[in-house]
Amino acid sequence: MTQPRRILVTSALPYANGPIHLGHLVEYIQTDIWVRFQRMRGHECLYVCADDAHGTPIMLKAREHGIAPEVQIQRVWTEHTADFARFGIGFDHYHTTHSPENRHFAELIYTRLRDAGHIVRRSIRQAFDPVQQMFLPDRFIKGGCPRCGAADQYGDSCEVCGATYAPSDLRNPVSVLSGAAPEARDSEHYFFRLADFEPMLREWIAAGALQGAVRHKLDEWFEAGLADWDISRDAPYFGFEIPDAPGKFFYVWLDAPIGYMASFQALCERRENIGAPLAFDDFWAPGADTELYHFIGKDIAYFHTLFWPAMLHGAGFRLPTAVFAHGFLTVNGQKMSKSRGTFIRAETFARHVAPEYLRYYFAAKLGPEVEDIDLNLEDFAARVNADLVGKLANIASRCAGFIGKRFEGRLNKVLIGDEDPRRSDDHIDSLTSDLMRAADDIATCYEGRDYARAVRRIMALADEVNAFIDQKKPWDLAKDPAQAGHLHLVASVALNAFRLLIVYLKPVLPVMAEAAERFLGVAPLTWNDAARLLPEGHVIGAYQHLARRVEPEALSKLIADSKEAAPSIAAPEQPVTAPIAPTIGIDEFAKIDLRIARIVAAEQVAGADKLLRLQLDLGSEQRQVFAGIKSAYRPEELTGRLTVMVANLAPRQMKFGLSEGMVLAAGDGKGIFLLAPDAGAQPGMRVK
RNA sequence: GGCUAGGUAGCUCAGCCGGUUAGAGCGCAUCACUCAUAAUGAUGAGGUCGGCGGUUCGAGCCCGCCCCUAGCUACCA
Repeated sequence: MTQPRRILVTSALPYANGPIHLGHLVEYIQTDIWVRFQRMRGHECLYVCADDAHGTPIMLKAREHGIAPEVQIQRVWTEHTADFARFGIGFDHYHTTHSPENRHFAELIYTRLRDAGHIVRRSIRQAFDPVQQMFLPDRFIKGGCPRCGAADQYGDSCEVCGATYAPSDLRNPVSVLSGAAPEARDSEHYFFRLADFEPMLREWIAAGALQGAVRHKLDEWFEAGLADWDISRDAPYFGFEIPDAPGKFFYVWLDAPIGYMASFQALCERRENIGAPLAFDDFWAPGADTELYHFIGKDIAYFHTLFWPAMLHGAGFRLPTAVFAHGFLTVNGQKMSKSRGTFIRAETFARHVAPEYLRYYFAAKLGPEVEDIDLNLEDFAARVNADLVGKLANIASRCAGFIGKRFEGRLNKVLIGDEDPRRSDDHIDSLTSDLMRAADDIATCYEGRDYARAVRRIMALADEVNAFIDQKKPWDLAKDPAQAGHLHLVASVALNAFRLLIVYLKPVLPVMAEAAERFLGVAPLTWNDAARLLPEGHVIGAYQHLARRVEPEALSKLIADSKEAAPSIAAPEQPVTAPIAPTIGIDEFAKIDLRIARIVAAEQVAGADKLLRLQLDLGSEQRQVFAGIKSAYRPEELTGRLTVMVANLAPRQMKFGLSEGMVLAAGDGKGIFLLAPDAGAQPGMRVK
């Protein structure tokens, strides 16, 4: 392999006033697949993101809930990170823009731009709510459309006739917040002189950092002229106060992209603490030989291709290597709609359908260009069932039995080409080498974000494998003892082929790939594994289902739940998770010794209402623990599984015996959910 | 209104620089198979390539106009 690349990747920061929905996930899944692919290739690929936590809407939402904005954004952060985890989004760090690191970089960038003369001040006239004593963004003013007269339209555009206008043009405007008629007031604002950077931006764009469609859009913007960008907002505002301007705050869009740097800085600090230091400047200093990529939605191209590079450059940082924009998501051909039940939250989806399937479906549709993609739910089920269950998993399922039952799970040697002309035959040769030779093509597709092409290519190979099995008819070979060797070879060829397909799909389907690795009895697959086959005598495990069909009922329930959930999105009384406990230092946390434990025995405790007695294997020793999980688990389903325990908790004498620790479980009073480590963890391993 | 994309089989999408009878998967029909989670294989039906006009020996692809979808055109985030 060539020199490992050093790559930093970001996804756009989701806004901290609402839940993650399927529209968001297009981007995180697109990015995550790319990141996982790069890592499989042996490159250093860091992936950071954060919540975008500032701005008027968050301030007002917190006010509406009767809580501080800090509490509001902390709750949303918890929800967001849980949603990302559900969909396997593997951030190295997930931060928030309301953080000391972000304040530092926002102030640093601002002061550098100011000192270089790129900031100007001037007074502008804006709508002001005399009751709330604050300036109003356009969206917070409603009134009659000046063109068609439709009532109750927002201050920016009319949803009835499509006219766009200024809020001052509205007939009988009112503040959404107070209902009062807004007054026009003057206020001094700070502006960033974007036009100072036009030559540099043109040069950057010419260097090929952008997709064609985005470049066209930029040409249009250049032609219209680059206007000064208003980067300040008046108090009250939830954000960072501008250093030399009391009562003025950075507009949320100024500090949002800076969140990429803040998150990366936080990652550097974390890495310092675990003895694997990472240098901030390696990725942000001018002339850095590392790569920096931003994945974004097409709606925010303006910010990421004009303001952001200009800010970076003006403040003495490097420019992004490239910005990749994707299109929007429609559901069943239309914009996501709460009333149709197609405004689907990540959490709702994950409750009804395996998140990996969404990753697969998006991958099957995502190309390198800025195009909208449609989630057609019927097509989704048909595609997942046909491709993942009928084709892919079926290959393993239909061959594993032969190997397991007749050859003690051991594979035959598969030779290709002229390695052994006596044994191989044309079919075996061409199938295996087709599959191995596809690696570079598929890698090129992933690298160029043409996942749809990669998936088409991979599934065409899966078709070949199924056709191969049909031609070879292993079930016939199995009837003739004299054909045992041939049967062995055919099944081994098919299972090797399956392994290659899993390598190729692993960036898209990490969970299924892991299950397949377990089944195949192999270490985590990397891209280089496509260049070799499993050796003779390699032992595979017993086949367990790798993919379950998507049932139509699950989708109807998903829609129904999404309809129900819709009103509660705005409803303040929606239950939220318990507030986060006071901050502790790393040293305090380090006192808690968490270990992986295998439950070697679990049994009912005579006379106990809630307790089960668990015998835990810690590798070096065994412990008896009484756990209050009887309501949620039967002893037999616990035996053998791994969980996490507090190993240095003081023993406690209980009515039924001594409890020597505790197991960890999540719960909200309604259910109990025992923790489980990812595959690979061994009893006794420290959790930290 | 201006601009950027998209409109190809019932569904989801390919289609390189304009070049022969427009392709795939799913769905549908027929047949085969029974190793496999009713999963697989073979064959077949199915298209005015959004519409109209033009350029060209030749247009799904180039040009013009029109229709439809999404987005940008906001000091929304």
